[in-house]
Amino acid sequence: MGKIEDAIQQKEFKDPYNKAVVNLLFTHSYLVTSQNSLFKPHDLSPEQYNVLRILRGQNGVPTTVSSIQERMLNKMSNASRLVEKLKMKDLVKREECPTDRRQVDIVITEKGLDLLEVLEKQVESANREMVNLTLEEANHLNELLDKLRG
Amino acid sequence: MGKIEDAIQQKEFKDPYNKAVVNLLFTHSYLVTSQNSLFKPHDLSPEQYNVLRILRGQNGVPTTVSSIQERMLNKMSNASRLVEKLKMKDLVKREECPTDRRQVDIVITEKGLDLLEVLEKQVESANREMVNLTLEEANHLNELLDKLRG
DNA sequence: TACATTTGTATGTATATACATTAAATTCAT
DNA sequence: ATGAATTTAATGTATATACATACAAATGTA
Repeated sequence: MGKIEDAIQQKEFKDPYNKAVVNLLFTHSYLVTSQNSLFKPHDLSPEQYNVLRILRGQNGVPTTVSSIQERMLNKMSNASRLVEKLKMKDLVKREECPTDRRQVDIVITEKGLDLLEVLEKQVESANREMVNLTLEEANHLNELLDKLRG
Repeated sequence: MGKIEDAIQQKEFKDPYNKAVVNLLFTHSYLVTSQNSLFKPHDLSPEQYNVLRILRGQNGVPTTVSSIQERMLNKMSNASRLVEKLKMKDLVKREECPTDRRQVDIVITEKGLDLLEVLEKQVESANREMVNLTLEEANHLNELLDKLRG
């Protein structure tokens, strides 16, 4: 595969900026497709996995839906519905917040933590395999992406 | 904003590879959210825009659904349904292929070309604004992304 | 030619994104 | 203290992704 021009059969781009946007969209698809096959056997979507990781990061401290939303990779996703899906699988608990009855306290369950532990190892090693870069290059990529977003 | 650690409130990552994957997913969301607001007034999705661009690249030569699919940024998207949506808006024509009746010849219409012309200018300048990098950095980012995918 | 296999497209279903709207609880202002 | 404004979460709807399956047309083979 290699170059984006070959991958999507587009000869040229307006400028490196426009090429970078297309390249990012394409690379995203490459990564997500890979990740999906990993999550599939566990009946979890990448987005649900991400919510579980956010909750575990709380170390038992309950979190609200809006707080999850803020920390999600996709700011437009619907944390409320994702939490509902996770609850149906007993991976999270959802309780009314005692101090503010609008809010909902969400905590990851033991079952959720167990699943995360198994999955995380697989995800981490799959990510390393997917990213065909040296450590230095990966670091540089992170710098460029951080700068890109301003 | 800046660093991915601050953006999603995650203190550390397993390694630069895993950080890069998360960074890419997050940056993708940043770009797509921006693009969506551009396409919205024209009642077009980024994916539909992409299909129109692929068709225009054919310079009038009819294209099949599977050929579009191969060249899309997201290989898992459903070109058949996207074409149907575009056809309902008279942006593409769809005709039975004379040499192989399984295939469908798809061509962009005048209306589609006109819309593309207007939109493309906006997209190109929006992309340049979104990507807060120097030309050199953008080139380097493209190299890293190409290499990342192996 | 007859039949199995492959190919191209469409469709079915579940999940997620995008964005608007609703409804309840809380906060703010008068 | 009362009503307006804001906040939090849930819901509604359209579009897209992900993947399985169906079906017709074409191809390969006995």
